[in-house]
Amino acid sequence: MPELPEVETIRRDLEQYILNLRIKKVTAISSKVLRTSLKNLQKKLLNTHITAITRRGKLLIFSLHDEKHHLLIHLKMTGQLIYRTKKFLIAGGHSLGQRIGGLPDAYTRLILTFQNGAELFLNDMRLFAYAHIVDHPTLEKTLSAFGPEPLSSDFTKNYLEIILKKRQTSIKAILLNQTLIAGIGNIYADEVCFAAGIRPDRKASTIKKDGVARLHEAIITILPLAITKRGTTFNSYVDGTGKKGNFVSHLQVYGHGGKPCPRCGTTLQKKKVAGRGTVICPQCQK
DNA sequence: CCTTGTGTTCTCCG
DNA sequence: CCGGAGAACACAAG
Repeated sequence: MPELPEVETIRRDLEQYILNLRIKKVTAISSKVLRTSLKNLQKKLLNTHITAITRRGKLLIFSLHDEKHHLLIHLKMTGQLIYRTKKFLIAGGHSLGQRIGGLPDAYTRLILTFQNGAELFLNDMRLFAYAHIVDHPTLEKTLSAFGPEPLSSDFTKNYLEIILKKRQTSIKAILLNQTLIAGIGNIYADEVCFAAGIRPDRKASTIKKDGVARLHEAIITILPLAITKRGTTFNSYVDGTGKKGNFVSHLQVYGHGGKPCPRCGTTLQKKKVAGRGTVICPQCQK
């Protein structure tokens, strides 16, 4: 599940490699991931280049040289974006040009080929990921639906307090709500709640000022740490070059249901909160 | 059956 | 009965 730290890792990786590379070929293997026609995708991408890569929540925004259009890519649950140099793709030529690194593979849905022979693969096992081409007004409309970036100055303790105060739903539902805070998914929602000592199923409006402060601190500490560790590879996430992230060994509760709490040793409970599998330490989280 | 991000649809309550 | 919040469902494949 690529969440903010994973998508940011991919963004930073790709920014190093694909900016200003002329796109020579656009290959759609599965049109299901296209939110526009292949024809339109080719028309907008061929013989131009990407001038900037930005991120909003879990959404990647590739801005095109025409200064009018943007390629949007969302990886949803199992999507991958992997860059391969030509050298990597043809390396080892000893086996009749067979590609190493296994790309494209059975889950490759879209390929961008650059003038230098490098390729960008959009892979997705479950076909939830998408690629779209939008103009400025559409982009603005899309972005306006997102809540503040948790690592920007817009995301203050005061803002968090305000959005929690009047809500009757669980704190976890709020952390997962992209219109309230952008970029947190199931992994980091559980990690943040554990770090803050707050039960994810607790009603948001009951969280007092000190709890809000701990939640805020947990969010702005854990997300950057996960970015420095290049994200969490639990199932299918890989970075922009196909490598796994290293944050999984730092996870305190996610995926640890039934195991002892790393802080107090109490058995971590698993239950469904906000429709998602959720791990809670009944001792440390109140 | 379970897993999950998000868009859509349904339900409930004031 | 209306509006909006929040919950439930749909999607997909292993």
